[in-house]
Amino acid sequence: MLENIDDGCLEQCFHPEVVESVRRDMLGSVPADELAQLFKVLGDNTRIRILDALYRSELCVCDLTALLCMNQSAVSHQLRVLRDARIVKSRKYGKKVLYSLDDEHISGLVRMGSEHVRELKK
Amino acid sequence: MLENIDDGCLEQCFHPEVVESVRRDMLGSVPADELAQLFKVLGDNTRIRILDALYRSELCVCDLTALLCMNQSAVSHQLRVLRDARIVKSRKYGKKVLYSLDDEHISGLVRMGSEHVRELKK
DNA sequence: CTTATATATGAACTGCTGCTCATATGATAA
DNA sequence: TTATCATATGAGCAGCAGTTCATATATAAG
Repeated sequence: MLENIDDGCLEQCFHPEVVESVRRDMLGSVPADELAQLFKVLGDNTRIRILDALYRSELCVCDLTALLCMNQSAVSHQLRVLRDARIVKSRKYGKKVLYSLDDEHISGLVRMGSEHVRELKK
Repeated sequence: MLENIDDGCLEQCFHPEVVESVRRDMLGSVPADELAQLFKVLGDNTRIRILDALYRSELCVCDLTALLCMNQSAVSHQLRVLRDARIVKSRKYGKKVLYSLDDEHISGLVRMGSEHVRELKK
């Protein structure tokens, strides 16, 4: 009896037992969203370069602007995205604002991602 | 003398030595792009849920369609993105196509990402 | 063969994202 | 105070990404 399934998403399915078992174990919709959101923040060339730079040293906005050869406004906008995601933190130092990585998980993710990319080349 | 720097991105910079050192160590533009591309593929709610499901079992398209309560076409389009990124692989079985994860790095990334998300809640 | 089923794909639409430009804020120096 | 430097932010725009719809392909069954 599969009538106890509360939504109508299984009509055409051919492995109802497997699907039910997977459905039970899967991430909830909220955690899946949060995870996707984290990867979305990492999924931009500018932000990856910022993180790669901050992984090596604490830097101010104008250093990053120079390093990336980009508009200061563009860099600030991306730093805001990273700050909002709590991936990066900042502190004031005179007129400047110094940025650094907020979390050691992030460098782990970047390292593991790089490994995957390297593997694909083989 | 900083005139040997080949581009004009350093005019306003106030830590030229640090910037130069970081610049030397940073990822090249191609690897940074590939890494961002990988995270971009992971940075979508639908694709995360597909990967989460496939992490638990090999599944056909119609199973995934039922699990995600989505249009079959939408699922196929996202599977193509995952296939192109070599994150997922497929094999034919009769009329069906069975999908599974292609790489163990991916589950590692998802696990580490989940950990980061969990940490943020505290 | 024809029909039905499973999946893939192209076109079109819509919403989102990242950049630029202009400007605001905030801090230091004169 | 005013002027200058460093950063942040809002508006506007252009390109991209995810969905739907319609249809194509492929396999199996009759």
